[in-house]
Amino acid sequence: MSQGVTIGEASKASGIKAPTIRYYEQIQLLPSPPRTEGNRRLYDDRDLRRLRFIRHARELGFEIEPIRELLALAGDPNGPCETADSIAQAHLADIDHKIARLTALRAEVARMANCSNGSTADCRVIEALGDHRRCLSDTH
Amino acid sequence: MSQGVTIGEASKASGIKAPTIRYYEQIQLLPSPPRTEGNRRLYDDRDLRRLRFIRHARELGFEIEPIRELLALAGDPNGPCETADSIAQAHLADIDHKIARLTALRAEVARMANCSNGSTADCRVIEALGDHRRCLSDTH
DNA sequence: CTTGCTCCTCTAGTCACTAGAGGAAGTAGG
DNA sequence: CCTACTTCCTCTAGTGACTAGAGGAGCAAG
Repeated sequence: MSQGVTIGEASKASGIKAPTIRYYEQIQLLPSPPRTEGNRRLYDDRDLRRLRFIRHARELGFEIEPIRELLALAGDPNGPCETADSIAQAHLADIDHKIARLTALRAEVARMANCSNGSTADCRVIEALGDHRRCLSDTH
Repeated sequence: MSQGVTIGEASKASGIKAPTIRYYEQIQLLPSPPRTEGNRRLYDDRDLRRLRFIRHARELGFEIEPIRELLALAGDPNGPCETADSIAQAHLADIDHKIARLTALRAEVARMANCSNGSTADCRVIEALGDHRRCLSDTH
């Protein structure tokens, strides 16, 4: 069907902005596509699938390097599945760690906020930030 | 007591690395301290308190600009407290938003991970990333 | 005096883009 | 065919909050 679409159409189809697509090409996350006579990039279905894969992985919070590995794995249908799985597991552990940390922070910030004193002289926010000993938990 | 400590000691006392302290001076988050004859920075107690305030706020996830405002407020004991409180409230809302997003991501990544098929040809990780329609939730 | 540590300045690199300049190519209407 | 408008091209530089490294000077102990 399609011999290729422009970067604008690829952008719409993938939800990735054109400058970002060029950036992905620059860092070789995406192969350099062929060009038209007028030097415009032409993307085919395979490229579009790759872009959607990247976007989805980015939305899930994967960083570029893990995505690069996942793309390599996805391109090799006979390769082992454990590697992809361990990348996902590592990411999951990372997310859990972030959630735990944010939850602890939330408790502390919530505790110190909601201060309705008149002046900063006895404002709990200022006070709490100035004195680490008042922390519920040590974040280190 | 102390007429001033070196950057190394200030670093130990505050838990902020020396290059970061210099960086804070550069972006004017911290005033430029006086120097010794040999051109070394000398920090006094007030500076150390400021550094601890900054570190604590950074640990709680506050960005530099909010911290700058909080520092200005903390330096004015007769000023209103509502501003400090609203900065903290805004931060709290931000944390809540991040937690919610991460929790949604966690569910999706957890669902697609734990794949024990033999090859990537039918690996759930690869498959799930390639096909956005399999998402539980749309992250947009 | 020499060794080794801390400190100084300055530049550049990190990540994943984003913004902007300055120009060429393609498209639609008259 | 000419003009206007949009999309595209390349290239550079900026973001946040540092971090790393080069190359050199000061300082304390043995």
